[in-house]
Amino acid sequence: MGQTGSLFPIEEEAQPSEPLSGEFAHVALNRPLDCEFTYEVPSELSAGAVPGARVAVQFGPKREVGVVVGRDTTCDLPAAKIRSLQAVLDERPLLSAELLTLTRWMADRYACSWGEALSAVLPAGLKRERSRRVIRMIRAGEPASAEVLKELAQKSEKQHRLLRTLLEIGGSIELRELTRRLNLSDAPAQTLAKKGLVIIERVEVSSDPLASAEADRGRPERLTDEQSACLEQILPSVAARSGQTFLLRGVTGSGKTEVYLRAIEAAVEAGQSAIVLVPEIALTPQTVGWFRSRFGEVAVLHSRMTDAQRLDAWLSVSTGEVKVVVGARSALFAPVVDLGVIVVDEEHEPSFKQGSVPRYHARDVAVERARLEGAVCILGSATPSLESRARALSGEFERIELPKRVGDKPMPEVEVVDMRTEPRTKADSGIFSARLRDLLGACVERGEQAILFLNRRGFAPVLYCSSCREVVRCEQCDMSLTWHRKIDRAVCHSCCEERKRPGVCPSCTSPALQYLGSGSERVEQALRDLMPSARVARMDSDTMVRREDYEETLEAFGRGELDVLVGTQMIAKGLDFPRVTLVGIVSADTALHLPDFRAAERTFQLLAQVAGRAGRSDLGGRIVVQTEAPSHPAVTHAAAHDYDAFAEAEDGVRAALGYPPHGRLIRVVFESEVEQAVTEAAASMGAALKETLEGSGAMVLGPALAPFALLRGRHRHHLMVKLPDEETVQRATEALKRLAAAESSVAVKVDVDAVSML
DNA sequence: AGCACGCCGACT
DNA sequence: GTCGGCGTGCTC
Repeated sequence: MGQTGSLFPIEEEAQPSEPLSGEFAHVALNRPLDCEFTYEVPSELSAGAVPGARVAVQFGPKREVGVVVGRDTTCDLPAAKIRSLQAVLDERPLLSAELLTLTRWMADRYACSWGEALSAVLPAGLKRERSRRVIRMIRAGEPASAEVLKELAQKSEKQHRLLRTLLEIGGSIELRELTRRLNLSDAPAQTLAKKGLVIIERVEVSSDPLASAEADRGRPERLTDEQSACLEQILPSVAARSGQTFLLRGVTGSGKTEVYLRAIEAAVEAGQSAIVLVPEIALTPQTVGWFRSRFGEVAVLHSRMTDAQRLDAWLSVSTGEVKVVVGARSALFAPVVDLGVIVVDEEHEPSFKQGSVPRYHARDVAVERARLEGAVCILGSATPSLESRARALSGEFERIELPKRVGDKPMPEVEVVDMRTEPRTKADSGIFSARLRDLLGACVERGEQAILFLNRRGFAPVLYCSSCREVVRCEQCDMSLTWHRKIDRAVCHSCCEERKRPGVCPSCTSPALQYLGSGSERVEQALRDLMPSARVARMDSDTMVRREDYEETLEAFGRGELDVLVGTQMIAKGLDFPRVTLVGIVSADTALHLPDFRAAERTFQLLAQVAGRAGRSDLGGRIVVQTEAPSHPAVTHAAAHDYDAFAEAEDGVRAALGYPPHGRLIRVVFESEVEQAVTEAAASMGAALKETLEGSGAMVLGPALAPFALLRGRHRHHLMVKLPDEETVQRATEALKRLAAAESSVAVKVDVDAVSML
């Protein structure tokens, strides 16, 4: 408005001096500061400091790596504030214009800064100026006497746990992996090293641990009619660079992988590249092998690689020398040249949502990246998320289906056993129903194999005092401790702290402590008692410490050296063993009653997935589902292999409550050691948010205690915000960004499109 | 988020 | 008298 200036001449004069002119670069830094920072570009760096290039800058007292996201010839900041770029770190910009656009979109969508979104894209080796090529390996040192161990158990829990784990492994393990698994810093390891009880060595590495993978599944000459029909829809879209997303629903064993492979083939033949995302847990040598055998050189990206390995893979992709990338969540950002196809396999998997900033959902970002770059995105699943299903029904995604198993194999028969009416036998703690016992015996007798699934680790999840009726809890997390029998310790599954098994009740000192419930360790024990001659192995994160343990056990099972595999989540996915004719789900109920609106969907998906492990050959298969909720829709529909019926029923529930896919959801968690600060911050932010969203149709639920109200000594409250449309989401996201930045006394985590309510 | 600068308790 | 606790406030 031209007139405004003349009406307020004083303000005009109060303006700071004229904007500076010169060469300036806007630099995004990996900080939760919702702005970019302007640096002066020295003339010798001018040619290199272009958008997408990494630069070194002085930021406050530190030198940091940032990414140039824009250039300008003027600058409004006072000259005294501006510093110069220190160096340009890449000969050519590492990030394409499309990846810059994509990360800007992520920052808006997931309420983070541009720099934080960019940090998800850059491999760790490029986030620092000097990339190290060494990792630290740790192993047990001088054989420690039982006395030393005992003393350690008394004096330092953490060191004791670490050393004990190392002794169990009996070899070397990467220090970072070990500390992550045990949820420790490396301080205890350093102390042990000083005492000479462990040895830490720096090792240079360059080899790819999945490199030796060989799993040739061959290129079938003929496709099934359904596979051909799918490809007839996908291939023209690839050629047309449509940016379209397909939702491919295919039951286990229906040949989804072959559809992916053919679509990728088409892209590669046209000189384009492809990215395949699989859940972290499914990223096995076998999976990688399928792609290697078809496309030769394939870059693999996953979290267990060292920084240097990841960097190598990343760079080999950016030159266009490698055209196919397979990896977990972050492989989505591989800087491939001319992206033609993105595959997201098992798109319903919650692990595609990143749990830390930027809290992005790889499936949703994949759809956006495909749209931006004119690539085709294929989302595959036997049990699509209700979100993707809704987008397909609305016509936003193309729906394609592989309804039948290859070779017309029938789906395995599922029997539901009502555990409420099952007589309890003392012998096996009521773990196995009579039906499951019979089938297990017969299965092993025939020389076939069985899988027993229970999604819970340890021996007994509850230590209960029958005298004062208290449950033994972790003081840090207010969670019931699980007794692990083999190591005879009580463990908190939330913070990993462990302690000596309390001989008496900690609150009333009564010796009447009972060990209630069962975890995988007890299932294994009960099975050995039931069938002493059967060869049994247990696979959970307690027994499978190293990647090799996992592979060795599976190989032994594959060679028929084991009869029954007992395990948790770890065995739910992807295992393909023809001799498995029986799958027993020891309890279908573990996830059913969690305080999460997706509990039913999770349970259905898990049952469908585990059931897919049986009957993969002509021997046929049978599933036994033990449950105390035999009429729950998640159970009945899974037993009938009826995804559509389940999805429709569940969608109705969501619609009635305004949960996704009927509107979107933002979860806000408040955390602090000071309970009062959390209560106050949650209340005031909840109120402010309600005010902002007044009349928009949004619903702010809470604040309420978060499901883990005390976690690692931090009190937690949360808000749940249901948002009916995009515009409201935008408003809420912006408001939350602002409010969270202003909150200093407690940690505020804003999770847009949260996938877990826990 | 870091990391500074800046005002009040337990130690030489 | 000092070392050090973590409360605000800024970073181009």
